[in-house]
Amino acid sequence: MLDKSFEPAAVEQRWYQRWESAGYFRHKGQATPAYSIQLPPPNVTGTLHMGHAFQQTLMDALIRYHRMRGFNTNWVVGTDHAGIATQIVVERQLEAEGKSRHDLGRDTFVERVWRWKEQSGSTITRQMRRLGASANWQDEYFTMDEKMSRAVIEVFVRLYEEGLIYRGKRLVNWDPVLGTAVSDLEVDNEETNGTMWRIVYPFVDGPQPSTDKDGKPIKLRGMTIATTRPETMLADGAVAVHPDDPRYKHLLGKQVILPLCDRTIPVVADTMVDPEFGTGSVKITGAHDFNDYGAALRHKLPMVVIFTLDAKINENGPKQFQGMDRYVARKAVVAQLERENFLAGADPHKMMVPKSGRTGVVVEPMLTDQWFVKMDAMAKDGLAVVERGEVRFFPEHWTATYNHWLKNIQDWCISRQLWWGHQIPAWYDADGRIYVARTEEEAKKKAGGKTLKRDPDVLDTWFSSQLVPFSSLGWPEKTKDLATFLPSDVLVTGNDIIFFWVARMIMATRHFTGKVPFRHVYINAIVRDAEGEKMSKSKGNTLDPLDLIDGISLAKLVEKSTTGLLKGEHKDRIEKYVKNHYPSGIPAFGADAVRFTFASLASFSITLNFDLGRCEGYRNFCNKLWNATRFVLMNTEDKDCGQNDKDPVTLSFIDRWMISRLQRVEAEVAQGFDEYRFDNAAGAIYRFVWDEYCDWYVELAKLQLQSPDEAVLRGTRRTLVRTLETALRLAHPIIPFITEELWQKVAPLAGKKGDTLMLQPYPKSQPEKIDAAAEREMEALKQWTLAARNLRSEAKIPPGERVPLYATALPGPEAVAAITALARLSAFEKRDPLPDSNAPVAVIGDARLMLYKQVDPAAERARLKKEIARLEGEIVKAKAKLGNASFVDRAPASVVEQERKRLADFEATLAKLKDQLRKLGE
RNA sequence: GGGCGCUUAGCUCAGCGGUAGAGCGCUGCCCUUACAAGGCAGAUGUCGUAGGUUCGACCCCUACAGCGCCCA
Repeated sequence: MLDKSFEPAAVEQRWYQRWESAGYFRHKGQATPAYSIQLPPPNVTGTLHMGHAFQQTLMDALIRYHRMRGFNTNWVVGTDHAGIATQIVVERQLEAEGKSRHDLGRDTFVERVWRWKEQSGSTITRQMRRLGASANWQDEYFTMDEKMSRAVIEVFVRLYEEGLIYRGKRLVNWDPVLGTAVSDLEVDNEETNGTMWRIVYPFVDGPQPSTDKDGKPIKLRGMTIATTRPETMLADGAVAVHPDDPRYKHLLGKQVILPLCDRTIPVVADTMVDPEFGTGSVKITGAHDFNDYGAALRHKLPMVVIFTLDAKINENGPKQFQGMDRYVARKAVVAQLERENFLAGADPHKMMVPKSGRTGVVVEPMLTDQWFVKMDAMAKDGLAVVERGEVRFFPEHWTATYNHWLKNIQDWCISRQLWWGHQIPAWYDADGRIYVARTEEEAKKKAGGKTLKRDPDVLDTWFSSQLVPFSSLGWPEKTKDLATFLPSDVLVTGNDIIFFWVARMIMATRHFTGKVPFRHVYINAIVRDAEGEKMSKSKGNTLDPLDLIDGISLAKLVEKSTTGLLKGEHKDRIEKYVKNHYPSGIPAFGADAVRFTFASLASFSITLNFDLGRCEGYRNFCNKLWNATRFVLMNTEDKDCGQNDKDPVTLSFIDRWMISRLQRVEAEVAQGFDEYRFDNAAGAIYRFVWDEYCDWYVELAKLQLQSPDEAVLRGTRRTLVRTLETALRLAHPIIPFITEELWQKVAPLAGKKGDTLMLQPYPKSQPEKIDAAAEREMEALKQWTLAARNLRSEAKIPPGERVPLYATALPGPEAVAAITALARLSAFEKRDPLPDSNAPVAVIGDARLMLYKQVDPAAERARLKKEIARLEGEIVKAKAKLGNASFVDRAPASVVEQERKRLADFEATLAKLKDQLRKLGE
């Protein structure tokens, strides 16, 4: 006997362990057809958040669905070393001990990061298991594993040998706090209120004739440039104007004095200058601005560097500024310019400031030696495979985002000045010559035995992540896994890493294997809170998936939400928010309910607002399923469920309707999965189980179970059990725990055996079992029942009271019995004409039915009038349509016919109701 | 500035060129032995605004407004 309600905790723990230890998650070698999914490897030291939980629910549902359909499934999982993020965490730990990584030295520091990884590395994979992820843990990788690292080295060396990786001094985005280059993708531009300063650079030859905007002649003391970063003037190489600007055309080639500095710079012409903007003349600071860098190259200007790597003025700046931080220097420069009368003005100015995605510090363009990957050729191929449909995006519109980035791609700066990551396999001799090799020995051999020093830099984490589709399967070896599981079938990931990861995987996998990494890319929605706000710790609106599964008290939730905050002042506000939103904490919904919620909300929209109310609703759904099973077991265990073929079995139209509906829901669910419309798949299951099986079939089965006919009993029990057993299989990919638990009890009654539901065949729609006649009969039964119940309710008859129903015509005898029970009638008889009474009357088709109970005639008249008014409204609309000649001429015949039928039905019903109203004396 | 997306019931969201839907919430009645995490019945919408296409538009087109994301 099942418990009275569904308690998820015990069920979940028991089953996950059994599944994993029995090896059900493993793939079946090289068997075909294969189905595989690559998990976007989460940060090894991270914890599971709602986005992970959402993605992983969808991946697991797909994997389980295909596994049950007989595919050789392989959900490839691993974790990412997350270079910068992880290094920062450990550096913070050191900071708390009053140390820096430099105190430890590289080797000791890296050892320490490994220790941290060992310690916290299993958190996230443990949490994944709680969700029910049926992943291939056997072959779990870590991106810094021996195997994975080997692929990274191999790829670097090959790309270098192909000339696709080069080293060069380039302007890169520099994070002065971390002391490393970052890629342009790791920079966020933020609108900021700044100042636009105008500075005069006097002509060496004294004031020059020119014209103002209106063309009036004036004398110019010098070139007035506009800048938001005055401190960089110390590194200026030129002043540029548009070549056709009449104000300055004749001044091209003149020298101007660079204020505060002991040098002069030329006025040059460049079409990048917008004559309309500001003063129409700009300073060119090649070493400290991306736009100027190009101009400086074009005009062969010297690249003066005035910043140290931690963004202080270096020895190239005037003495009085040296050693100053860039913002201190800014103030000092402006002050001195003003004192010396070079400042022409300052205006407030909105501008975009580039900030490091990691530290939030303003990124400094810095001229440094870095490694780059040439992207143009690979990008072309990346575009081509999507164009040819070898890789498809779901929803399709993400293709545009992907294409746009690849069409405007820049070479990729892959070196990072960090210690945690894959060290670049390049060595230098004393003369600075580069030797790229797989090992130090190989490099030495190439260098003819010279003493070499290895490049200290590591690779961008995405450089290794992009290889995962093939490196995780054993590349560069020609493994069986590689042959079986590449390409994988679908990548499920967020839109925020289409550039970082998706595009790069496509390019890298194509380049090294000639294959695409995956056929489909499903871009999942971004999970937000129920109000559509981004989840953030500082708002207090984050949800921990584990808290939804296990539940959490208010006190604990408050504590959890307010510890580890970056800013203490948020604490009170967050506490208020939490208490407001979760006055009694969060109840334990269980993993199945959380998964069902995610699936139900997974339409093709761009955001997913996670609504606890819905989560609760789906928890209730699980409980409903549990209790329906409880009912079925109570009525079928130790009884003849008609599984042997010898004894006769009678199926009523109700049983046949149920079997018919089952075929339809199976088809709907399959379509949902095929189209990645998890919401549709989940919705179909929900409606079938609750609205059809529980609300109608089980209620009607109760009646059939009272039959004296053994064949009817067998038929009913068989339908109850078989339908439920199938529904459990159908729902298993989305709610694996509860279905497994219940299936174990139900399956034997349906004549099925198996150690696990996981490996049972997935239900497949059998259209030949669709029974249109039974569906029609059932439709009528529902209509009669609903009409009778509605009359009861309108007449305010309490549920306990049984009342007779009379009708001018009756449905079949089975339906009469059913309706009598479902509408709680004391009798259901034919009376034509109906008794002369004030009792409430409804109309179904040609029949009129009367709930034989005296009611207040006024109330009944009001009820009839309301219904009559509704019908008259419909009739007006239908008549207008049919009276329109072009509708009748041009609309499809079936539509016109349908409209005629509606009209006729309305009119017939209306006539009967009016008739009844007259009997009640208007 | 360029691109993409969204706007449907109080809330969270489906939807389709031909009768506007679900879950939660709400109202009324009911502890009817599977389930009160439940049952039965019910109310609720100028489908963002304005035009256009069409016999017919929530749906297609155009413009506008508001919101969100991405890129520069």
